[in-house]
Amino acid sequence: MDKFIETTKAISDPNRVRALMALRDRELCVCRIIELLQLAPSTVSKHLTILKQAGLVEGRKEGRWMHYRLPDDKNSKAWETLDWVFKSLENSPEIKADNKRITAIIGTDLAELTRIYKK
Amino acid sequence: MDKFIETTKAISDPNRVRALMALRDRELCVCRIIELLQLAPSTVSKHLTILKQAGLVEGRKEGRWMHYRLPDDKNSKAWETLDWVFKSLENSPEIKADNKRITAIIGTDLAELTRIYKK
DNA sequence: CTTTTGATTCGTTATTTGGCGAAGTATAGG
DNA sequence: CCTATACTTCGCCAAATAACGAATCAAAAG
Repeated sequence: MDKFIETTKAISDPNRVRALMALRDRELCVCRIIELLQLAPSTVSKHLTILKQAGLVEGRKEGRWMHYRLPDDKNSKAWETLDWVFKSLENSPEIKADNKRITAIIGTDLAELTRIYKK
Repeated sequence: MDKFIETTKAISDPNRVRALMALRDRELCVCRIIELLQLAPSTVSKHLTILKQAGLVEGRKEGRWMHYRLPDDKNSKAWETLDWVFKSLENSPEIKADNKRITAIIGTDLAELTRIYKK
């Protein structure tokens, strides 16, 4: 029950859900998620920690960059949650809008992205 | 998205989840849910209002008693949520313990139940 | 080894949430 | 009618949450 509540709390914040949806088709580094959500780095980092603690994302450090992605094991309990979330939001206008922006954000290289978010 | 978040918030409180699980196989009046959760009537009422607002339960007034049950339409979005919740918690010890107590609570008639919870 | 950079941790603040009891509403019973 | 009962609404308080900026940490670049 505790684990279940931890999971439902993790997916009961819109910004965390947007981050999860963004990770659906690709791994992303934190700086790109910051750019998508337009929140302070510390806030985004905390959100990702909560998602990770709930087992909904995994982190991978590569040099200075931290990359997050959905769990590898598609048969895990986490994926039952994720499948439900994805199904529930497949027609969400907000998520569709995010998907468009993500295309641009991925097109931007990391150095350029940094310049933008430091403004 | 807003509706989705409303739903996930509704199921991110253990007492609300316990109430939902209790309603899985039967309709219950508020007084029996109060007895199950051991919370103040006003608190339970508020929880049920939140679940109702999220579309996860329906209310039916019969004389002085208010009965809550899961939605009739099994093809509704709400039931996709409920199916996931039930599946996620099918092995929860807390819910199993609740189920045992519910049997006793249903066996108790309403007058007797009132006497108990007024203590 | 010092600086820069990407991310996290910490401390603070505003808002939300969950709890209760008191007061209010509606229905049944005397 | 008047009272008792079943629940809900309201007002309040304590705890949890989401946000930020400052300080810190770790890795790469100079």
